[in-house]
Amino acid sequence: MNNEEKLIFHVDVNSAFLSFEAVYRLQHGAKVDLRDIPSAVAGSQATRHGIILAKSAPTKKYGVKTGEAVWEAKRKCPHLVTIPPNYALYMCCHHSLVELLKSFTDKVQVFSIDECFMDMSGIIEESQSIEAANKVRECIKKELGFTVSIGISTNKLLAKMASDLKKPDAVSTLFPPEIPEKMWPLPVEELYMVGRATSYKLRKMGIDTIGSLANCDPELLKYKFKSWGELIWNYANGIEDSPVSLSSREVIKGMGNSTTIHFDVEDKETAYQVLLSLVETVGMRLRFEGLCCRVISVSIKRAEDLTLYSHQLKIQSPIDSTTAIYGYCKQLFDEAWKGEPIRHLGVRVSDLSPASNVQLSMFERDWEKQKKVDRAVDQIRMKFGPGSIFRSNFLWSGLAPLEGGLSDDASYPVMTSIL
DNA sequence: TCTGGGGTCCTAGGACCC
DNA sequence: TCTGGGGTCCTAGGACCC
Repeated sequence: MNNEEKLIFHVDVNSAFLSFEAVYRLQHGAKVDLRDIPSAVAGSQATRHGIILAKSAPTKKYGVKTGEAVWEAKRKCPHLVTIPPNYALYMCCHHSLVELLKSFTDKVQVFSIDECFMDMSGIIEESQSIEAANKVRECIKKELGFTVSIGISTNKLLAKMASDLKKPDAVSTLFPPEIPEKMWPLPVEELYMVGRATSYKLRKMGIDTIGSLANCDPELLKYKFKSWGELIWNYANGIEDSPVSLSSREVIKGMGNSTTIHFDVEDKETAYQVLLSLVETVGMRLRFEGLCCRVISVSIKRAEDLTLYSHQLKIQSPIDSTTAIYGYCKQLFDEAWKGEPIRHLGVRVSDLSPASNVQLSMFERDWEKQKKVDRAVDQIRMKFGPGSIFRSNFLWSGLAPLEGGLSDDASYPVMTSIL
């Protein structure tokens, strides 16, 4: 460690999914640039996935927000053109972006599908940072066809806040001396980690801007919000010092799969089928990563009021078998379900450990056989595609045998690329 | 045809032990 | 037997992010 100040860039793709689609379509002969018309990437209403995932600048003018229901967006913007999401394409664009950024520095942290941090410390001087960021921005536009906003500062939090200052296709700085002028006047909910619940409480306390949060008594915040209070007070003052993490991925803590079913589930057998389709994917991912789990959790979203509840269980010996996990899921579901119509079901496993450390107990010998079955099925799916083999009880169910995550070929290129 | 899906971290409360 | 304290583990739920 040296005492020199760090220099961090935060790169944020403008309207990522929509930009990716626009570029792809232009490359394939489209006459219209989606970015110039009221358009949005959105899930299908027919299968009840109808929310806005990304929108163009013209759509934004109508007051349409990301995460909003499509019918609501169309009420605000009647001529809205909606496009179904294509995650395989977005992952390709993501990989291209990361590779391009790595040509400027090897210290690139992938933060999400459309955001990266770059540690430029020691590569350029602070005085050259705007020029360098503009070079990155222009290079992305020229090579990949979409625009980004880049934020520059001495830590990741400030760099991230900076990239939001000017959009699209822009570079902004937010160095510590600029905090009072550039960050403090902003509404408090614009601060990273201040979401709906916290901003509601802060505003009730009379704290409306990031500045008034920064200048209030940290002890009062700690008293009211526990550790959260300390965190947001630090952020409001620009205090943050986590490193740009180079490992391509953090340690996996858990993995889950959930889906909104295109009809309301009202009977146990159908719920079981959905759970199995969810577990198939989770089990595969678990085995693919060479991990076993000790905690299994099932979540249920009510159709009536969209409220969610969950039930979980910790087991003695870690497992990775689809059949075993499915067995626990059925049990959890039976214990939790109150009989009301279900809109959405989820399965999640956590407390993960490497599969190699797992010792099978005497009573679990038959699971050895099950493991071989799991492995054989995984291999067939990897080789011939996810639809090549599935349990016979899906044949007439009208449900997808593998729900979510890996259910369509969309996710497959991503997965195999890790191999 | 009414609002997705993938994560992480924290906290409160209960059970149980010494 | 009726009043504690300290600690760990487990579960449910809520907060935030993209």
